Amino acid sequence: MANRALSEALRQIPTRVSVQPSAAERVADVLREQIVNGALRSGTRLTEETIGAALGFSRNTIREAFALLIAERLAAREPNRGVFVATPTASDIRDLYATRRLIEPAALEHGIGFSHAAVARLREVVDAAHACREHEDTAGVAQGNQEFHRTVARLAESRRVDQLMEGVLAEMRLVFHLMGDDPGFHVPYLDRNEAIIRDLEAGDRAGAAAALRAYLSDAEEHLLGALHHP
Amino acid sequence: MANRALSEALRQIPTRVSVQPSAAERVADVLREQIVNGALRSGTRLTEETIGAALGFSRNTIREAFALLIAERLAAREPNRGVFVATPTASDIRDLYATRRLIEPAALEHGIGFSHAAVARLREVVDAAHACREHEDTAGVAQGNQEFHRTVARLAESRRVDQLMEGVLAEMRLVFHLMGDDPGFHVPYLDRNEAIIRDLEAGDRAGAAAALRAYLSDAEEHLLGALHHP
DNA sequence: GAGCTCATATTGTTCAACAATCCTGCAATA
DNA sequence: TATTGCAGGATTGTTGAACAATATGAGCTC
Repeated sequence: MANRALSEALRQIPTRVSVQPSAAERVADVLREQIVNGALRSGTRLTEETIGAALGFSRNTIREAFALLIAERLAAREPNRGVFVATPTASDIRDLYATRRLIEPAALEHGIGFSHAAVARLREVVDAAHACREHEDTAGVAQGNQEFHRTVARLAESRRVDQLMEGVLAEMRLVFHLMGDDPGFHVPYLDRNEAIIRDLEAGDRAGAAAALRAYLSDAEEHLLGALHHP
Repeated sequence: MANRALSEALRQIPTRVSVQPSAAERVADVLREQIVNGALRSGTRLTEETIGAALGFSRNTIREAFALLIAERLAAREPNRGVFVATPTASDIRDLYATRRLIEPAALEHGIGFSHAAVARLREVVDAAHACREHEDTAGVAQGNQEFHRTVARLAESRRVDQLMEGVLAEMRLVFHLMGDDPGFHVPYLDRNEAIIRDLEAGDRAGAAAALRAYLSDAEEHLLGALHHP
């Protein structure tokens, strides 16, 4: 009986973690990176044969990898027609921002990971993005903005929320590619991040959360406007 | 050029929705239901051969279905050993509650779907659960509690948050099965739901959100205590 | 009881096959 | 010229066989 309890307790320790990704996971990793960095654009058709030949895996493995990307909304399967890199719609953009407006301000105001160190980390992230702006490095600014939001969400100290947020940020990359990677969607928001970090440094979590809600609504409106009037 | 814009606009309309689930999705649906309703218990090994023979699909299709369940955390793959129905650990329970504490109060306090009608719907859900308690229908109470929390999260009007919440609620089912489906984890929480709906009916969204945070922390502590001292 | 060997079960992945579906190009017709 | 119909080709969705690799369990010896 004692052996039973011990055996059961040990059973719950993830001693056999999947540290070695499966072939399908590896394929999905490669494709995800190509999608997120813009090499594979929205609407691009991913054929099992072509991808399988290029990456050196069988069709079954490719199908499994596709299923993973589809679950992450980075690709979409049209039955009998194929799998395509996802093309975010206005509805997607609205939902992405509804999601962000729920999560980010809540993490900022109530996240249990909030501390002076966390605020200092956010300050670093904002300062690094400022430096990229000085160097006219738009991609760096964009990356810094995403890191700011990722860091905010991580204040919740929830792996499940972190995973959702990674998916949201990946999809946001698709949205920005769709907008032609226009600096106008990244550079001006630095000042909004700066205002939020100032509130935090002044100890005003509620104010920061409210400012972030307003920021996200403005950003959404900006993107939707550009989608309708390109 | 006008044809091009029209073609592109039509392309964004999901005319080819995957209304017909694939074989793998169908298999995953069947297994998910069995896992959530407790027929397939935590730790149960799911062998490709056995499941494939039972449901009448090939091993490749079964593997795809497993991948979907694994992504939902309802199953876990141990390389070279097989796939098992997930067994939530204390760490999982903590993360589930961290996730819920972030999402549910935020949806309650800031969700754009909040309205008199929404409050009335929550009242219905609570009343239905009360009726189940009168009939000593523990499963009905448990289901009513979950419906309460699902309805709360839906106030965010975010498909991505809804999906996360469905996953969380499914995992919570696993947790409750692990606890022997003890009524003590369901029935007493009805009164907590009642208190929250009272705050909402009185127009006190912030108070309801704070009460929900406290409720979730208490529930977490209750479950963790039972896990360590069964 | 501990350690070793061998057989078996199962997994991870590939490949071939076939039915079904969709798309494209070409010919015929109005 | 524009439209329609059809055939062929490309691709998908799924199955089943095959093989290498890995883990587990049983049996045997010390």
